[in-house]
Amino acid sequence: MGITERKEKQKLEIRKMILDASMKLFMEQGFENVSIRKIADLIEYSPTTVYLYFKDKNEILFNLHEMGFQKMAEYNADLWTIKNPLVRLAKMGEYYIRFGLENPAFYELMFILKAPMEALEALDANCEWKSGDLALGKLKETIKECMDKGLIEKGDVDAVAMSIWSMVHGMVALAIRDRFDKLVPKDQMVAMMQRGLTWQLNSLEISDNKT
Amino acid sequence: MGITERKEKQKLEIRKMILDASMKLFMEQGFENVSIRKIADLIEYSPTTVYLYFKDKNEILFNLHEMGFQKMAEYNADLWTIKNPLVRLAKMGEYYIRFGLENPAFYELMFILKAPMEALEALDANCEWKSGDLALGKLKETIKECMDKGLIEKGDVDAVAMSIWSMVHGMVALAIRDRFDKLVPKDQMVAMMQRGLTWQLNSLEISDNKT
DNA sequence: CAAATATACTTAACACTGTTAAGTTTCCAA
DNA sequence: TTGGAAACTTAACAGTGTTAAGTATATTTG
Repeated sequence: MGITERKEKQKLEIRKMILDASMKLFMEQGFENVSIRKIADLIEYSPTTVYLYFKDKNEILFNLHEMGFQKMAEYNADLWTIKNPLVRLAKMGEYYIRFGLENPAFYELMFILKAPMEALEALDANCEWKSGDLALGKLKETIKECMDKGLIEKGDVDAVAMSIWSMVHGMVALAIRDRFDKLVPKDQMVAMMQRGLTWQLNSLEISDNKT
Repeated sequence: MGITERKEKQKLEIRKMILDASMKLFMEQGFENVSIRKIADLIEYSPTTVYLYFKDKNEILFNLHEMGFQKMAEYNADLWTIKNPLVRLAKMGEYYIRFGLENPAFYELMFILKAPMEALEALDANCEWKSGDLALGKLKETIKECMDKGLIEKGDVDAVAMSIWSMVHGMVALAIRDRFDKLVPKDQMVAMMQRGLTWQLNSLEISDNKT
């Protein structure tokens, strides 16, 4: 049936138009600026049409959030060429922070806003957060490698991954939500974050002159 | 001038009524539920009257945010009875996480939402974030004590404080914004956070059989 | 004491938001 | 050509923060 097939394609095209328009608005002025009416204006349809292609706004934000993970992957492209897992771990943290500070709007969508998670929940209560799981998996892998090679203290990989992720997330989240502004000079912020991260990872390291 | 004095008091009373009403709405259903119209309904004034006592909604949220810091201080009441700074540091983290998870609405106001910081900025671009500064100061003090007593590796106190605060903030923030839900079983979450924190602090510790 | 002023408060509106029920147009198949 | 499904729109609901303009109520001044 060639006709229904073409129709399917057209449906996907409008879906893409909506996402493109959302992304445009999103990139221009952050997610606060992504409204159904503005999307509709951009694609030159009525606001209600948007609801024929997406259940609600959360679903649109969820799709943008996925694109954020793609962009993040680009930052990590050369990560797996690093063979030393401890060096890789440090770079992971550095890249994570850099991504967050350079793409605050994406970062909020991926790790701060409730909306995308609500969309995920709405899809299916027992479903997975694929993007998050994938990213965390790579962190765990690296940490396990560090432990196996005796580079850091052995321990619960899940718990350690959680704490390291939390540290870099905490830094980015506090920074982009202006909690460091009044406490740390702005021009020293990134350097200080880097210093804190390095200090922590250094302390984790089991150096030769220890034990 | 007894009359103007009484008037001043009355003005403060209405201010308090507004804040009480805000707090009531806030405690009942989170900050999303705090709207000018609902506050006005509760105090039985028109919505515009609220604007005679507060510049805007941000200013109201800023005041609630301050109350959050007071509540947080209660959690830390017995902290300074702990003489060992490293033990105190661990407890600080534990209490911080507990406060955040038990008071997510307050936590969002204090460390996640932009609104209170915007109110602060609106007041005066060069002003301080008193509450945050005070809390961070206590963390720095404890870290400095740890370094001075040779309990942890010496380093930039500001950077280390930042990284430790970031870690516990990261945990709480990811938890209350549902980023752990799909990755960690809910009943194990708190235990895992605690485990991660302990592992990190243990790694920081310069134990006798090291160096 | 009456008029003018200052204070306190309200009404009505603006410009938005997400979302939905109901109605219309368009297109395809019988 | 007509019936029905699919695609799309209009209009509305219920809410948001915020403000200009108007109205009472006190207080101060002539």
